[in-house]
Amino acid sequence: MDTVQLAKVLKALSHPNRLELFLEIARQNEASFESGGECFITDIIGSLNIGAPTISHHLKELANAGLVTTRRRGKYLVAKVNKETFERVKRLLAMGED
Amino acid sequence: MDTVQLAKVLKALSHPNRLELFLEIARQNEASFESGGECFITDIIGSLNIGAPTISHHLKELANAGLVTTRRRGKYLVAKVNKETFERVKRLLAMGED
DNA sequence: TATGAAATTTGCAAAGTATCAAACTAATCT
DNA sequence: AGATTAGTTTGATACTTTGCAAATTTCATA
Repeated sequence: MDTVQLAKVLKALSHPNRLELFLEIARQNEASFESGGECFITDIIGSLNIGAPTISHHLKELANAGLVTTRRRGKYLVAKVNKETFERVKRLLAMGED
Repeated sequence: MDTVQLAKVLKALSHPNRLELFLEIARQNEASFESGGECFITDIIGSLNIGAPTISHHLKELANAGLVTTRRRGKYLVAKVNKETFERVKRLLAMGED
């Protein structure tokens, strides 16, 4: 991953609402064995106070940066963190250490 | 550091030129015992291809996010990574993983 | 002190972003 | 089928961002 790509990913995380959205997805992914590690977007729409269109837009940006994947699960949309991308970003930021 | 603050820092790193600038400062900080771990901005101005005013502006944004500190060293400006902020960001992104 | 080099400030243009309302599509439920 | 719920698309508006050119400041040194 080069600098341009890394910047793109960081940009996706650079807006408070979008970062919150991502972190919430990540939290659900870790925590919820009940829901099979999947994060239901519907639940998030309630907790962030921005409208559904804006959430939709932000989600698309996260997906576009390769940070999350989404798929329909019946009536609902679920999201999952793309660990490969996220790990790579963390590794790049860690730089010289190790 | 809360989400808003974290977003602010990530935003500072979210533009390719600004990220490059930061990474270059970080690299110099690690590598150069010759120059006392200090990064001379003058040298960077040559290697990035944007003008001095824009560099100045970007540098201020990095400083404003708490990612670097700068000070004049005679005729030149030198920059240093603020490790405290940077470490905190990495820790926050690392989340559950230790 | 006058000249020059390094960096900053200001003002501006072009491009990009966040958000919403309204209209739409997709899936479910009665 | 008709009504309902979840999410998307479109179009608009207000705001932010990047970058440059020109003018200015700061410092060093001839």
